[in-house]
Amino acid sequence: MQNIEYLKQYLISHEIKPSTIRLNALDYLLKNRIHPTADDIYEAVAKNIPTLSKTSIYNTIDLFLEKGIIQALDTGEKEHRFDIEVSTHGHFLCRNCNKIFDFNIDSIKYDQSKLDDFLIEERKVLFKGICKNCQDS
Amino acid sequence: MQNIEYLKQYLISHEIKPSTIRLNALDYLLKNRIHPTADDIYEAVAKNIPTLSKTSIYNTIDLFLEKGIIQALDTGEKEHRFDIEVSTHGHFLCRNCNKIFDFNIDSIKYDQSKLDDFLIEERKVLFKGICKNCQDS
DNA sequence: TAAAGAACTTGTAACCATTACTATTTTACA
DNA sequence: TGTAAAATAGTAATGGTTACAAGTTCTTTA
Repeated sequence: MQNIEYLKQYLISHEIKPSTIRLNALDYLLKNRIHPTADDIYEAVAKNIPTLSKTSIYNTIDLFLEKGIIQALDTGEKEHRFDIEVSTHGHFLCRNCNKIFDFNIDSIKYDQSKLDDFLIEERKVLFKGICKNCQDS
Repeated sequence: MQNIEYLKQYLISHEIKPSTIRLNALDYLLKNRIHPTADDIYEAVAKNIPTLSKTSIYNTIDLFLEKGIIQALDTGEKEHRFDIEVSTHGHFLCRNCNKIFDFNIDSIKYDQSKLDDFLIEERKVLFKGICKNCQDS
């Protein structure tokens, strides 16, 4: 884990008190942008903190969600996946390798009249299919 | 349940053999476009078929999904919800009343280069927020 | 510096939608 | 009508997540 000061500031600037678990989880999320599951995060952080409990990871995830430094993805798989990139962007889930690929969304043109006076707080775009790699092999 | 012949043909034309449960489930889905959960469907169909088991509803849903007459929605709620409307369209989930509203999507402009040579089979768009009704009250 | 309270972490048990499995019933068809 | 296949029911298991209680660490303040 490097740049501990950076990680600390990252958390503090989002009103999260730094703790060993939180710093480790953040470090993992920043360096492994694979949209990991809670278990992925647990396994990774447990390497540095052998006493780590699953509950602490769920607590950490809940806190990160609440403070807005990660977003949750519901892909139809049974586990949630999490993304340290919180800006609005699209996700492509490969049905074969289960990898998720990010892509930028410029605009969504939709029938605004149907959502007239609706307060839209979140926009999620999920594509599913087969990624280039999996088609080639 | 009316138009049994229509419902039968609906199923048969999608390679689904009509059975009492399937006809009842289809009837419910066509008449109640509320994006119901498996339990919603179970409760509704059980009124007509008291011996109905939950498993049969899950079997029916799986079959309907496989044959493409419904689509599954993953909204972040723990239960899946299902939509008899399978054309590509957007869903708005109200965080307050949990109702889902459909809206038409004309186009999504995104960075195609990121998905170059990807096979896109499914496009899901989910907005979350507060619906008009819930804002008013 | 120490006590007290708050925050954090752990471990276990419970939750609950869904799936697996097996047995039973119904349907299709020769 | 008999037999195989399909459909249905009922129960148990699965597994990600949450609830809860107890223990530990940190922070504050006298």
